[in-house]
Amino acid sequence: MDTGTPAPRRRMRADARRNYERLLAEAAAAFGEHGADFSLEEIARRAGVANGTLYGHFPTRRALLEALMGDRMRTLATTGEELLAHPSPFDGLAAWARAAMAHTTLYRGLGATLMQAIEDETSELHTACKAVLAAGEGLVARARAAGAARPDVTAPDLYALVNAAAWAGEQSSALQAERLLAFGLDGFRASTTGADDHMPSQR
Amino acid sequence: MDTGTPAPRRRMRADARRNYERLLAEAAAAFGEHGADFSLEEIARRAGVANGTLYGHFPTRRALLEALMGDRMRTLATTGEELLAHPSPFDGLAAWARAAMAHTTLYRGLGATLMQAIEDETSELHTACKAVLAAGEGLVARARAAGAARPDVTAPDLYALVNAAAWAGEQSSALQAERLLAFGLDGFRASTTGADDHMPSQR
DNA sequence: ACCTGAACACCGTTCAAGT
DNA sequence: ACCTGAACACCGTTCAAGT
Repeated sequence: MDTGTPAPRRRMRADARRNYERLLAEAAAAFGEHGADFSLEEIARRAGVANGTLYGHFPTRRALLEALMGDRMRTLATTGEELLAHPSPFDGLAAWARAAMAHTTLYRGLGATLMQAIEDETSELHTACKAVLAAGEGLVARARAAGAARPDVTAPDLYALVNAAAWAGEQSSALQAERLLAFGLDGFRASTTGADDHMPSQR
Repeated sequence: MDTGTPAPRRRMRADARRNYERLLAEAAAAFGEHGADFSLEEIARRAGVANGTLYGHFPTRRALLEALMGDRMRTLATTGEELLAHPSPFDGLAAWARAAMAHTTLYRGLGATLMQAIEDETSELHTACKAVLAAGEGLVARARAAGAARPDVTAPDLYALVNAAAWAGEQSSALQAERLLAFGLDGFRASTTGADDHMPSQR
């Protein structure tokens, strides 16, 4: 049974639970309006709790983001697995990339956190990001195997493209983000001619 | 005669000029090591001047960046014009894109400022960025006209790609930046087959 | 078990007062 | 003409003291 709000991991005292949920609600509203870098102090203020109460529930900004977005990210990963059944390996990959970018666009400034969380094992978002990356990996591998994507395209390439395009969109326009994503995806496509260009080799 | 340091626009009192140059030197060092978001207060401290002295010379962070990078950006624009003589329109475009990305990589976190400066006419970096964009425009137009680039590729697309790839590199690795740029540029290439894909239409 | 609020060490920006 | 340094309004994070 899904309550709609992400549940804290264990039973909490009634007042604690109430504070936890008010903090989440205010954070969602504030991040949505002002971006993921919005002042945590101000969020606590709006939730009507003291400074330290926020840190008690969410020791870092990333922990707060994980509580807000963890489920959504796992859903994105599931969507990726489902798209493995898409009739066209490349179109399935492209459709998922667009969904992933829409996810990054949820809060302004999210891209940097999501990019760093992949490498940073101490990040509370690390596990969720890894799941998303793994879903991308499946789609990329399938497109490569089908000869639809270049043999050297990797999941980190896809992940970076999605977040970078989302970032560019934040600086200029949502349309620019879509265009950049489309160009990048087209660069992932296996060339029908045999003419390869100079791609820096893989990590 | 080039003195090596960017010259302030008018004659200054000797002490003012000395402060101006110490501030520039400390800013260059600090931005180089810690990124373009480094504390201005700390830069003033390191330069041995008071807080307000920095603001007297450079009313905004962007003004400081312009003093540090304006010349470099105009040089980049010139390089772009020279590359119009490159035998291959597409390779000339690609070479310039790589040079532009190297420029963005000068200080961490520069990409956002450079992206915003294009749209923000009040930015002290606006003029310099416009010159860079115009150089890109020339190269893109030539590649389009030669049938080497897709007919719908624009200078803003190129500008966004360069900065977004540089941004991605800052979050993960320089190699990832190069790869993203290469994929994006390949997406700019006119497809040898007639098969067009769904590109969101232009601004 | 959880909450409070002060404490600490920072920011960017402005501006009166000096020389 | 330029510089100083205090003033103002903010941050994130920690932690002793309370209930």
